Amino acid sequence: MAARMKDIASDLGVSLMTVSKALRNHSDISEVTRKRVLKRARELGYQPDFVARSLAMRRTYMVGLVIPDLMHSFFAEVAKGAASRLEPQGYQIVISNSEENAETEARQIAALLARKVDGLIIASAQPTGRAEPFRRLRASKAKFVLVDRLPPGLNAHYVGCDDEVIGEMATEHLVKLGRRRIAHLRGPEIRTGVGRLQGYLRVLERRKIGAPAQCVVRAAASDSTGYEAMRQLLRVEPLPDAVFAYNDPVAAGAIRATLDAGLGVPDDIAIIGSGNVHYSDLLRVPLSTIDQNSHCIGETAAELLMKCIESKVPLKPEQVFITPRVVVRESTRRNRVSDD
Amino acid sequence: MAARMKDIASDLGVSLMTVSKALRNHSDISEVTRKRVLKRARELGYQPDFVARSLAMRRTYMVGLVIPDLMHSFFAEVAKGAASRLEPQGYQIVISNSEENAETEARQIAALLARKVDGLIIASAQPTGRAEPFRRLRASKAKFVLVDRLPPGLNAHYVGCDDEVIGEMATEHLVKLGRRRIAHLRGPEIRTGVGRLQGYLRVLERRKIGAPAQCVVRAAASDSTGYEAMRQLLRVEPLPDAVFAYNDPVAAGAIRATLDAGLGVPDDIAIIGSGNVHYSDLLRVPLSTIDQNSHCIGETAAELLMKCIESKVPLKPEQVFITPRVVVRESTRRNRVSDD
DNA sequence: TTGAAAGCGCTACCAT
DNA sequence: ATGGTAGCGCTTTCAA
Repeated sequence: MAARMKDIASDLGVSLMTVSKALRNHSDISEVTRKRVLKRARELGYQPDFVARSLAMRRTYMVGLVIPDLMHSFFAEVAKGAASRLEPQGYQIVISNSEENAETEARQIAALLARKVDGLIIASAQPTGRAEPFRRLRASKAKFVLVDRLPPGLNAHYVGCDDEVIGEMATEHLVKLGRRRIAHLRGPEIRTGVGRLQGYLRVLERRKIGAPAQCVVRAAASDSTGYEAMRQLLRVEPLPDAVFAYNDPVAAGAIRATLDAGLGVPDDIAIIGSGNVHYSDLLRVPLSTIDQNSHCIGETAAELLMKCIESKVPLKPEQVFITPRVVVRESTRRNRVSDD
Repeated sequence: MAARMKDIASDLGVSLMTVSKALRNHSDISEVTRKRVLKRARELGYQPDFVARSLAMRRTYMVGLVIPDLMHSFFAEVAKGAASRLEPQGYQIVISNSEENAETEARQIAALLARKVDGLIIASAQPTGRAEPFRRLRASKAKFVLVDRLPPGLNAHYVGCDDEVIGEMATEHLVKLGRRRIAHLRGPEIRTGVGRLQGYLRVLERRKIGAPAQCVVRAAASDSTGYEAMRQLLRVEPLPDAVFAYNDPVAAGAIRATLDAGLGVPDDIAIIGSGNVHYSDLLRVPLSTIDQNSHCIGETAAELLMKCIESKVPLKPEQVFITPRVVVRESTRRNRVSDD
């Protein structure tokens, strides 16, 4: 069927080894022989068999990527970023979707290891950020890099965004616009939600800006909860003049609620989200947001993982924080009619 | 390091073969022996080595998925649909991103075949839909299923949506709303663009509704071109009362242009898109659309591919057309003030 | 510069 | 019911 080294060897009357070395440009093969081998290989359409090579070399050049949801553009972009570094180096990416389920995640990781991937990049779906599965993983000598979510107390390779910095950046941006009654539509009780809230509070404190308790309203992570939360916020007196929303869907819901109430964005209320999901500039009012630099997270994780794979000794766990950046669009444009 | 069958065998004083058969529940192993083997395997944390197994069985249980863009939610959903069928059967998915580039695509396919994937699911990025690469692929006995795009004149396994049906469905929906001046923001000169246009024209003809030439305006595939195209359409007399847009981004742009002109959606102009990208209900006016059932496309392609892989003889190429469905949201709601 | 031998961890086939 | 032999296609090691 498909051509093998053995075929090339017998065609040319040389040994298998000569072919193997010639194909890999091993130095101790005469130029003449190498040329002959390469020529015959091309004629036969020879393609090396990675499975056999993997077995012999104990190296598959495959990297597993475990993410909670491919549909979420954040993870899709992490995947793209990782691929952009891995593929040029000859690695293939094997993607597993854990569906935000910790057990599925564990199964997927086991399956990938059984396939002998050289390493793993994992955006863990462990709900409360359980560290124990990853301690065991490290004990098993598997190479892996966590992205986005780092279970507290775990010393492992990690690349992600600092959520407090996200909260600070967004809030700071609103302050710089001249807004002083800044509200927050906060997210769920997980690391990202809490972190962003902390960042928000810290800036208000630093800037000596009051934050009445009713100015922090809980939303989940969807646009419908954003809509409801914003309606609640619109009943607060005095009305906030700016809102930092937990993420972009929440912000989108908030924009709709504001417009429905007959108010202007950003004239009456400026709104900023987080995540820079790719529809952000398709909304009726294009949405300012904090970009988590997910492509860069993927790239960095890939680099880090390759270092781990190539290294003979286990590397000391390294945590890399990628700096997010503000993306200014219409929803926080500085264009109030009367700017006090 | 990791436990092998050999280890279990020597621990138990049985042969390697006994272990191999016991682990695979081969019938001719005594219950007692099997229990002992299984027990020891568990103790040692034995995990079968897929690489070795693949080499011996000539079967990797990996399926390659080649798509033009992971970030596009259509393809991400196809991937999810395929995974939902493949993973329960023990297959792993290896994803390759061709970046809408035909050469990259060819390289990726070659790389996946070198890794001896059992089959491929391909959303081809061949620009003009060149069939030749796939004829060669078929000649090489590789099993593959094309999705979304089928090069004309190619007889291969295929799963996708009929674009003419999409055009018909969208237009028919607008007709049923009572609209009679129906415009079309058409897409590029590729299969999808042309097919949807054909479907649109066919319904107008069947329904004996006139379609002045200026009522078909060319947009590319983005929201900015949709915005521009719609502005052009708004200068047509008499004004259209409904628009079928090539895809959702174009429709989103069209909505913005319409609102900016001081007109109401759907009161003055009803607008429908296609693709059901997941932000469609986050727009200022939630967008009606044609859902291409991408999850189902992925599932069906996976099923078809597994049939090909399992079959000893090459199966006769089969083309499956998935029925799209109308998703009605605000942008085509039947709520005109005066309905004639 | 070339090649023979051994082995990677597993399975298929055929004896016993 | 159990096990020996012979691979799968490649690489590593060492000898010629």
